[in-house]
Amino acid sequence: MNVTIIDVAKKAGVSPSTVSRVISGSTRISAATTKKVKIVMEDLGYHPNLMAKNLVSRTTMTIGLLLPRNADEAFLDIFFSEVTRGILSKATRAGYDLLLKTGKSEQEELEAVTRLVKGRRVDGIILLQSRLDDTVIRYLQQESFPFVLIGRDRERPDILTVDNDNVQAAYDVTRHLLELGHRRIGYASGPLELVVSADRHEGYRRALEEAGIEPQPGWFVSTELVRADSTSAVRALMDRPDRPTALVVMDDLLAFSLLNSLSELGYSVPEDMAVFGFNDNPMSPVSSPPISSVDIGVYHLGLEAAGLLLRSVKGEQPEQRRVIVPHRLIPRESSQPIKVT
Amino acid sequence: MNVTIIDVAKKAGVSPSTVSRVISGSTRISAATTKKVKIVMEDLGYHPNLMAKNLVSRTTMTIGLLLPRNADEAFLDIFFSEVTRGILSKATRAGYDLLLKTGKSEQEELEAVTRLVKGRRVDGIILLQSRLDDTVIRYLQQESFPFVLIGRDRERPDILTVDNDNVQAAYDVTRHLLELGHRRIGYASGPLELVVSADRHEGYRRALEEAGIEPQPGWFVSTELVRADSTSAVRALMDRPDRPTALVVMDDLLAFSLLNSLSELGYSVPEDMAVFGFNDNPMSPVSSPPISSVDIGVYHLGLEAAGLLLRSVKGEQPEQRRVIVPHRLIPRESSQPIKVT
DNA sequence: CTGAAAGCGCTTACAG
DNA sequence: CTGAAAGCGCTTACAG
Repeated sequence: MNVTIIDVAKKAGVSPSTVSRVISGSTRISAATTKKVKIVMEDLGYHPNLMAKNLVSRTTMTIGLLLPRNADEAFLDIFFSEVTRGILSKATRAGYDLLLKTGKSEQEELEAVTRLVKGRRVDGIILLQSRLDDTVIRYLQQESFPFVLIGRDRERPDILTVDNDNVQAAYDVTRHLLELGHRRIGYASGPLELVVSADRHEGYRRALEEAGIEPQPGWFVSTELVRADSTSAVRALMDRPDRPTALVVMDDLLAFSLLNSLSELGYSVPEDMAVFGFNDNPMSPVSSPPISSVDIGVYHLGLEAAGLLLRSVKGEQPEQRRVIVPHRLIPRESSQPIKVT
Repeated sequence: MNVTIIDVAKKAGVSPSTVSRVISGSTRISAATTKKVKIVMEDLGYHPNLMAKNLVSRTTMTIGLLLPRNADEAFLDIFFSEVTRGILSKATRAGYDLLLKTGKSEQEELEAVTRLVKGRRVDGIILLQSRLDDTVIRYLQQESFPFVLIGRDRERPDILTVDNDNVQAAYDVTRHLLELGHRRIGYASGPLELVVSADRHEGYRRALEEAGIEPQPGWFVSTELVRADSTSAVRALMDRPDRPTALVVMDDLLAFSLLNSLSELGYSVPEDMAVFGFNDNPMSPVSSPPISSVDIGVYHLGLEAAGLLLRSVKGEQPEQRRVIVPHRLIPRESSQPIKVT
């Protein structure tokens, strides 16, 4: 059997309550007693049973991270590793553990979260995406369970979130391409149900319109089409008489697909098509050509999210409910001034 | 207050024991009672408190993964993401959760593991490295706590491990370079205290000696030197009259450093130096030149480790205590036949 | 097939 | 400053 608080109490000649108080560092315990108990704990190699502790104190010193993917797909995208790294870093420093959960559908996610909440397995939860009318978020809100969303929820501006200013970032990228002389600028989108896709599209649209350019529907490429058949999608785009000379691409991984297809069809980047991606994948600087991208500070998104959550868990009122992590444009060879043709 | 097993029992007109049995799917419960209780659970939105359950059943349905890094450095190397992906995939399918722990020194690791074990926070632990006379492993063994090591422990062949045949893999790589006509083949090592470094060096040495070549100490580059000043290390290597024409490099990340320094010093790969790495980093195929590497199946290492651990946790005797994950050489442009000079 | 009772290992008012 | 007692929400022999 493992050594319990009772064993320590007996050997130290005090009550279990006293031992408990020594462990929790409670005041109002004499220095002599504290010392005596600590020696006995050391002697016996005592470590508290955290399950028992959690049960009665209703706190776990653990935060849960919900990965909105199938278990074998989580961490395929470096976004997940980087955000986990940020969360882990902050949580560890604060003495919290990290529990990983996955869910490949809204239903699965809701189930996972319900088990975490009702099972009292964690003190708070970090979410990595929000859908329109997200049932997971609704559930957490209704249970008043501490959580932070990395991203933005359009319908509930009051929840705790950490996000980039994605509208501004896409605006900046589009402006950058405009300044390079491009006029026909296309947009390659991520999944349409995600707010981040809508936000970046919005920034793109705004920059073009400010420049007096009407974004053409034919300049829009969806990730679904690319995933199904990247080459066909690219061919359809390039066969247009008004084909774009530059593309704003929502994710570098998507940009890699597009580059492959462009090259397959005999086009070269940046000569025939300038490309500017997002999320600054580690492969972007070493790809040929190196891909221009936006560093969105994924590690910092995780760090800030964990910080915000921990404050919320401790019942502190955070000074701001929406944290914005700054972005940074990194132009590389894939986005060059337009050729004079 | 949350709804407990007692609330369910009252409303269903049975005892808490019976509700407990229904939850655990115990036999010897009448179909009628089972149905009645299940309806009430649904009605009340009952979910068991896992802390209470864990406390009495002494099982957590959670496995711990110990990342031998500082929290903010874990997941910087894709090896960690990939192995986590494998573990998560297997664990999730088996209904287990994953708890992440970090430790930047042996002392920290031991502390983290002690807390997990004594605190009864997890049912088993996965380790990602072993040192000589590893105190963490010794502790787990002495506590008879279920654990699996990804890697190999020279002193304790009896523990559960999942590993590549690293001696063979390095042997294969060296043979490959020999067949390309190289005779003076160097070796760039990882941290010397790791078994994997020693194993790969052993395979390299063996292949050379079989070919009647004496590996020169001057052909050996250590990761510590490279990390301190990659360019000096490479210059020292290249200034030798008997400088190597090919390098076996223990990790693609190390290979990237070496490539940079070689290029800085005006040498080109593979013309002046063939390079063959390990671990098949996602950047290796897209780097210029694409780097030859060994795919060691990191995802499968994680998958197998979790599988082995889960069997051990359930008290099953695994048919084999050492699982070997196969490796695969992927020659790319960085390793070409030797130039006839 | 089902229930009463004891117990898992802690914490926390309450009382002194 | 310290202790006795109750309780956190479950499970599991034991008995019938």
